[in-house]
Amino acid sequence: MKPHLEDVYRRLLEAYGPQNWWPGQSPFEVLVGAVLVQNTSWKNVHKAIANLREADLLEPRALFAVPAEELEELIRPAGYYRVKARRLRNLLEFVVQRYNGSLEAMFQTPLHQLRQELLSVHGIGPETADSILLYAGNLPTFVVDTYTYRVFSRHGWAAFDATYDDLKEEFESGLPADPALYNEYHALLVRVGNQHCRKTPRCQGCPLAPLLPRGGPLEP
DNA sequence: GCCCAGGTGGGTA
DNA sequence: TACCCACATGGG
Repeated sequence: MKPHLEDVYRRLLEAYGPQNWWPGQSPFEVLVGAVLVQNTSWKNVHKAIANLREADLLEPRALFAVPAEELEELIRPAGYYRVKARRLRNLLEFVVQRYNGSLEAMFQTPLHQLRQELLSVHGIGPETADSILLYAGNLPTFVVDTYTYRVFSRHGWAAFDATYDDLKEEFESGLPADPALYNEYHALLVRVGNQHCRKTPRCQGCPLAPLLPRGGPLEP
């Protein structure tokens, strides 16, 4: 039996409290972070962002003007620095050329259209695109990630072969289109995933454990 | 030393 | 479609 999405959310929020992801930062800083954090811990990304801030480069045109090799060195602590420098520059080129370097202008674009545009940038996949839309643009698009998939499939609430878009649709059709809710929900799923999903014995003390099917977590 | 982290794109069958 | 792989630094 599938619990209501609100019930899962309530349990996580009661257990952990608000996660306050990406608080007090500029939308551009969030956008940069969304690329740098790909398959990487936030701690590493923070060092890279600090380098960019130190160099006064947290602005689209300024950062795009930085030579590729220099950008690589600045973001090196975030890992995959050559790939990410390329991806970041692709995104900056898009923002500068399509929106004249204005994120404010960019986020005026209708959500679905902008999402498609972001996905067409090489190196921007669904999670990065949705993170930018939600956390930088405050637009109501749900961010799915490996933890969302892991938590929901192991509880039997999603098929093991569910796609990104399957899960995204599941959340968006089952919840009010509220950016603040999507923001917190995603952050809480990452939190519970980090804290419990790869520990053994699994699910000990997990706030979602009471919702597990009999026999414990499912495996593919 | 080993495993993993808030993914994405390319290659092969 | 379904896998498999490269990409890289830093923390537990």
